[in-house]
Amino acid sequence: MYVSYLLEKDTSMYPNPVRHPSLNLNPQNFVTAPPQYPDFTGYHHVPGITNDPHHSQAGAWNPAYPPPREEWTPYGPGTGPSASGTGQLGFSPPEFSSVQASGLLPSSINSSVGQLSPNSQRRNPYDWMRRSAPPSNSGGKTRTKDKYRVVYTDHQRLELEKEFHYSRYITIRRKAELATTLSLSERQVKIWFQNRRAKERKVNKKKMQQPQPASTTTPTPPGSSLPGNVSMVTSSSGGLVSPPMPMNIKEEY
DNA sequence: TTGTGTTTTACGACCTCC
DNA sequence: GGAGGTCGTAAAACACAA
Repeated sequence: MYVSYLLEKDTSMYPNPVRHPSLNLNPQNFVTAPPQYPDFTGYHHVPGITNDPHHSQAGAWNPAYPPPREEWTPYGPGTGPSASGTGQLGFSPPEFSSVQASGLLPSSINSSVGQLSPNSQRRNPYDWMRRSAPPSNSGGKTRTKDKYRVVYTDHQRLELEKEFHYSRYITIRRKAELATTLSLSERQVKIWFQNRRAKERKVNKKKMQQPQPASTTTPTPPGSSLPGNVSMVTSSSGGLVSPPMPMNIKEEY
């Protein structure tokens, strides 16, 4: 989950310990019953990826990974992307409550809806978390079908965001795994990542156009050159620039 | 309630790489 | 030629103001 981006816009993502009753009641929202990541302290993945070298360090932030992006800072110092722990909110009210109780969520998230930050007055960026799930899962309906597009479920977006947070470019293997886990087609996963990168470019472009406070730059971590992190460009410098060419990540590692 | 602006899926065109 | 990248765009979904 691109938690930071979401969180930086609002702090009331999960205003209530119990989510909207209409949410996630659809069986599709419980696709393969994702683990609740009990040991979550950093980025987590959906199951079935442990054979992926760079996915093997559950719980701890692998130093080989790029350091937490600046957008992660809302989650508190030193925890890195642990904020994405919010990403592994339970998908049922009890689980969600337990997550909150465990302190994985920043207090701001636990705050009530009424405590919106000034810049979030217009829209709660986590509204999507409360959106009603589509009647049936994305069966890949397109504009040529009866419905123009589907709205992904909380779970689907959560996992996609988490994966995106890990790497801007998804591998073939991960794409297949995610597609299976989230009951999406690989095409949908691919397009989601494309759109997500476009969104990030757009956001960063916007950031660059705005006057920036001094000394917010963060050097690109060495980890960004890892094989698994090809083109892992951070936006920490406010200049997430898309690679001149799409990285060649067709191969799996 | 309606109009408007933003975000989210999805696609096509075009490009590069293997 | 196929796969996957960016870019631009369409249109649904959504939030908010008037």
